[in-house]
Amino acid sequence: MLHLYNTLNRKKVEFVPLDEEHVRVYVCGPTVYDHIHVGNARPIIVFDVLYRLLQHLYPRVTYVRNITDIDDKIIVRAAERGEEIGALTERTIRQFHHDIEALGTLKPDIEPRATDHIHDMIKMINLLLIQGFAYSAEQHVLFHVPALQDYGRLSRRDRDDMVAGARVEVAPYKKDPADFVLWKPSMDDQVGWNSPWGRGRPGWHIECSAMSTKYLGPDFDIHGGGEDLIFPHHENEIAQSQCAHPDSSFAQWWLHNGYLRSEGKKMSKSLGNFYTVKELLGAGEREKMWRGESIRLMMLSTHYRQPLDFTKSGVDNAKKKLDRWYRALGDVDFEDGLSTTGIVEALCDDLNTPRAVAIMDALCGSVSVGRDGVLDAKRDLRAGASLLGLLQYSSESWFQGGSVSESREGGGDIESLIAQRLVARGDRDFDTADSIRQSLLDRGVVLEDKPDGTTVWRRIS
RNA sequence: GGCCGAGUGGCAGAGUGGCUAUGCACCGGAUUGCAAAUCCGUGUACAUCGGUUCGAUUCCGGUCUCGGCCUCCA
Repeated sequence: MLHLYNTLNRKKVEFVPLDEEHVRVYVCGPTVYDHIHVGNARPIIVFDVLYRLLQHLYPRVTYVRNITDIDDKIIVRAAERGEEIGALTERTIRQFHHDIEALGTLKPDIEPRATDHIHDMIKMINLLLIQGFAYSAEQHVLFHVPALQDYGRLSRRDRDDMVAGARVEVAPYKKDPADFVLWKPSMDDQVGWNSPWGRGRPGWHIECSAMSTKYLGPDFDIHGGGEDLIFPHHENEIAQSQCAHPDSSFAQWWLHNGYLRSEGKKMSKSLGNFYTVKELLGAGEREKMWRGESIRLMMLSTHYRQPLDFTKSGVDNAKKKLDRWYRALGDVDFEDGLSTTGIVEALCDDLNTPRAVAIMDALCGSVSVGRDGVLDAKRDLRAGASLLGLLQYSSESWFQGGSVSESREGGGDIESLIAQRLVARGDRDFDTADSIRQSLLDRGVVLEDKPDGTTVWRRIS
């Protein structure tokens, strides 16, 4: 039985989908003006695990994750670079897909882009105008917050307090200081679309309301995103959507992942202490493979609602753990089975991935010890890993997969050096044997002599 | 100022009203020509002050510290 923490009532309660046959999920995706950093990667990874779990539990799941490809940050960045907006967003989206693939994420079922849904947004804004929840002023269309009694339910904010604490000067055309923009005008040299209110572009929040409603209906199960989106983004989404469709209640469950810190400090551009996923992944396929899964495991080692301090040493730690798991798994080839361990149970407890990881460790231990049922333990290990989106490679490629530098120097002679060393050891010529070991080590290759007389190798970098 | 979250052993990080995970690191041992890997063993920690209780790290309250949000900024 799946239990999830719902931000709406700040409680962990049993998840009951609107339709047992079809679970529907929407997650806020990236604004594509720059490479994603680890802070962006967390919700991607966390909700990917949720997606995998839901697929395991329910016959059909539709997962929608949008791409925001029109936004003032994008406009500014494109102008700075003297680049077309479309070129910037396409390039960024390609890199985004490359990054998250390395992080082992499944593709969402639908990945709608804001610019493809301007018409849907205009329709929704019209619905709000007709019903009196919005008004137009000075070429803007604004949502009128006082028109909705229980505004602030998600973020638990009192409207009067918000107005009192506002730091930003209120635009003169707003009827109420809390009102927010649905549509705003574009200058002649700015990107814009024709609308009943003149040429302009959508406000920030409307795209998610329009696209989630379009693909999942006015009522759906889960809406996820980073904790920072609770206010104002998600609060305003709720307001818009519920008012546009008064008979529906929009998302039933609101899930939010916690913040990231970086190397013990607040992530900030001025400190320059945030890592992009791209730089962490490194250059070659091998680095990408190692780093991708290591970053993923590092993130899943902390519960998704807890704050997470992202450190490189934490990634190294995760790498070591993956080495251990891959070693236990070996190269045995078998069908994925259903996990009979507590991993599903742990994940059903509000995605308790740290507990799932601990169970993986225990399984790994029982494989290493070589108790009865080793094959079962391996199967469970594999099954658990696939729920977590880990151990997606073969052990051989994990340990021996070629690196860019290796292929450059054409190092296909590792096996023959090992054979030479085996001969030397047979002659008890340990000086020669050790010098071969050392020369391989200098190339980043570690040899392990097995009890049965064979020698295996793996790369350490 | 308002609202929200966090504070666990050297580190990371779960969890629980009493039996106190897990991993890494450290130390000791086994194994090994060396090494690597693996195995065995060793660690009663839960910010602080009160309260409730037979008993609290776990519940309640105060305090301290840290972090976040407070309208176009993920």
